[in-house]
Amino acid sequence: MSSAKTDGLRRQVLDAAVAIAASSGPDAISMREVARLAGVSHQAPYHHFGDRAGIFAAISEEGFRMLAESIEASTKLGTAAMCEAYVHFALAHNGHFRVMMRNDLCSLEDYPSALIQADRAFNALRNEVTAILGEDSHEDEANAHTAYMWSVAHGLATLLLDGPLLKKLDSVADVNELIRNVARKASSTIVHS
Amino acid sequence: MSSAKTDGLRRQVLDAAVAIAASSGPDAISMREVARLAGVSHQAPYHHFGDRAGIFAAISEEGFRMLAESIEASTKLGTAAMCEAYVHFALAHNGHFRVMMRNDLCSLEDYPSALIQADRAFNALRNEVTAILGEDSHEDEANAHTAYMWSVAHGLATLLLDGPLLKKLDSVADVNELIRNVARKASSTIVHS
DNA sequence: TATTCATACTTGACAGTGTCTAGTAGAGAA
DNA sequence: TTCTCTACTAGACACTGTCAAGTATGAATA
Repeated sequence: MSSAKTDGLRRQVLDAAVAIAASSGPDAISMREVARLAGVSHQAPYHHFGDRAGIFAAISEEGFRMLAESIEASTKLGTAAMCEAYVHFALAHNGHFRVMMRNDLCSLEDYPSALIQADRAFNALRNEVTAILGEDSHEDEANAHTAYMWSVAHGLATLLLDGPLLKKLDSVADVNELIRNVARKASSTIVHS
Repeated sequence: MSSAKTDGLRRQVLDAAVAIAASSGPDAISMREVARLAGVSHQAPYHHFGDRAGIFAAISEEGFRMLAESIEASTKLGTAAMCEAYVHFALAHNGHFRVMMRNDLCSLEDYPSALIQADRAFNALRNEVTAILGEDSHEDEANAHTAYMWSVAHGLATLLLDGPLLKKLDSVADVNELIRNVARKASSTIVHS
């Protein structure tokens, strides 16, 4: 039924780790606990991941791949849709997202395959921003707009996930409405020169 | 010379913990390490903080107090200045900031004195937004704008601190210029109705 | 002055952790 | 049969947070 059995221990450990990250945060992920959940010895996961950071790297790569696919798929719908896609990904895959954004757990530079996926997501957004600004726009301008869009999406996502924002704004009935609203505001700051 | 000696062990432990958080992240903070740095037994910090979460709570309260003061001081200068103040606080006090924004380390609800300071910062921003929108604006609208401003500031701050953003945008010569640019964009989305 | 008592610690122990080292069962190739 | 590689297991080590219990010191009280 689940992919855990067919893909072997590696998949089992990854699924267990993501589930723990989603419910209790990445710090609650323990080599011995995931081994226990998979019904193997406490050293078995080391064979597949090297060390604890290796698990975080594997989760990051998988997460950034999904995020990149999600953002790329929304490219044709404009920057607002991309912003929305970012936030919705964070909420839907918070187990992955929480790990991806903690580079004290594993720095992407040490795991090139994960870095490639992160670049895919970033480039999709920047390409779209550049296209809207026009070909003759300065690179600095494109970077500034990209940084802005990324900041809005990332800020809203992290604040919704475990920030004080959601509790404060309890009068905002519909979270999806808030996300759409914010994404629209953000994309309206980019205009063709 | 330093305030550590005069304020006693509590202050010494707090300073050591913040320094560790700034250099190696909050997870590197260990009860036994801070005790070692203060030259006391491994149980001494427990007398002042109860447990590990107590240290995080104390750092959070101190951090939110500083953040609130910084935002309140910039109130008169408008929303762009408040956004800038938020980001500059995060960069200048990243030891505090990293702890404050991790509510898996200690949830603010369990530490009312820290929550009060967080509320101060949030309310300062919302009051300013409300003032600009005008008295007859809907509460939902004010909340949406506040969420937007907060998202931009928080997103940029976290991305600059340990996100992949800074490395991507290496062609952005001046980080302060980027911050000013983003803050101005964000505040321009709020207009009196 | 003697006793009580809270503060601010110290010492010792326990279970849990990541990870190093060494060993083993099994499958496939020579 | 022997060799080698994969995928583990078993044991140990230093480290962690935290519980329990003991101790020194100063102030308040009788």
